[in-house]
Amino acid sequence: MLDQKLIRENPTSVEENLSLRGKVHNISHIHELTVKKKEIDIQVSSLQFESKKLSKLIGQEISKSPNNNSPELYNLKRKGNEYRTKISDLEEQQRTLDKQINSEISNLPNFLSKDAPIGKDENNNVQVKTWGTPLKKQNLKSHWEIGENLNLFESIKSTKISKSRFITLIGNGARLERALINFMLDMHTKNGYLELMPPALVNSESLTGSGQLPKFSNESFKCSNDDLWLSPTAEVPITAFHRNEIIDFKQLPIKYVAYSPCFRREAGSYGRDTKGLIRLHQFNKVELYWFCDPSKSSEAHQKITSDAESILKKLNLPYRLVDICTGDLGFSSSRTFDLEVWLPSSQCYREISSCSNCLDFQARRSSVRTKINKKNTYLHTLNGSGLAIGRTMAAILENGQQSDGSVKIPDALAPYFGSNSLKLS
RNA sequence: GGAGAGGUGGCUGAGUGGUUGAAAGCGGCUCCCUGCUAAGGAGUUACAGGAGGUAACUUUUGUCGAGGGUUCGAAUCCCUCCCUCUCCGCCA
Repeated sequence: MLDQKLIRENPTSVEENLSLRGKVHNISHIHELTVKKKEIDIQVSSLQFESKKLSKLIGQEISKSPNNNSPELYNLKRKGNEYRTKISDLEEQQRTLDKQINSEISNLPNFLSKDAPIGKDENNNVQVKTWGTPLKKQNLKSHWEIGENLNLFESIKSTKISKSRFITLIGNGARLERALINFMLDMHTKNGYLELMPPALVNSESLTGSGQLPKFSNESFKCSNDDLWLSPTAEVPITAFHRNEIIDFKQLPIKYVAYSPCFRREAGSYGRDTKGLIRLHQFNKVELYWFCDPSKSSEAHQKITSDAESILKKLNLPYRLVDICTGDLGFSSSRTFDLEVWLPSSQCYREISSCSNCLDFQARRSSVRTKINKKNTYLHTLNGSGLAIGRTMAAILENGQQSDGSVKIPDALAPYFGSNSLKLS
């Protein structure tokens, strides 16, 4: 959520910033509404002041002479009645304006960082660095072929259970998934993150707080009988965990790591990544999340990204770091670094983590603040995958494949998996 | 799902129409006394928003679960919703 005051006082700068996302955002209408609301706020305030004075006066008169029926008293009451009519009329206008302003502002995306590369779409994203040597050989198998050969997961049967884009992990596949979750959680908790295991169902307010609603209701699954949705990412419940709180400044930064299943409708992605573990309606993810001092979010962004990177390094998976351009940035983010892992079968890098600095966008929507110099100030929030489990498994299968059909398990993961090699069992 | 009880400041807990943002206690803060410890005394202490000021601060509005309503005036009366707790049922 953008700052209403800023829209009221400096609408052009807001428009300029948002237009870098590649779409024209005309905010003149919201601007008008905020100005109008401000005027009414001031009127209401002063009318309430007068009316309150009058009520006190009437109270005093009545307590002096309890059976007072004088015309003076009657007139005072009539005057009070006039105040009330005026005030409730203005309050009605306030409510209407509030609703309009809120619904329009909550559809506006976050400000862009001035450091984000300017560009139209994903083709303008900037590769910052690469790590490791991408595996480039002939006759490499895809992870779904490996999965089928080693009997690690099953897609076809899963459509019976649910529908397409769901998967059932089997035997060593399930074991590997579990090992990855534990490995990542252990790494991050040792590194100063507090582990959370939040609810998988979240209410509308939570989704609004982190920016998925109202605009992207199509992208999450909704429970029809309740005001509950299947959480698309742990970012949602973690943001909501501190909704309407004022956090002690000394506690900052608060760093959480959470494993959660994630549910996404993937509307509009028909035909893309239909095989394997890349794009599913349900997947597991270990998420990193910071609540931090607003003056330090830029450093925090570097840190959360390198914390996510550390997992890829430990697993010895080649990857690159990409600075997402303005036209490709997510709704809530002001700047995002994607980590993309090398997938040998398709000879390309695929997103495995997205690390975003949301500034005070989510904190304002969720009202998460801290006191700085006695003033309540919205915190900054950052989130990053550390990492997406299914895609990590895909990367391990493809990068670790051996000529005999087995898969080498990265050394760091072997103790969790219970073996350094994955064979048909 | 059935029955009942309840939501008041950091906490406990009074308060059924009037100058009440709210008694009392606990806790917190400041000072005094006591050579340690324990105890005692005085004072102070809700939150959020707006306006003005570099600032200390001043001023104003709102807030007793949320939202409406009645009234000159609502924590208190009416309506709607949400949540919590207890018992029973069901369940991991």
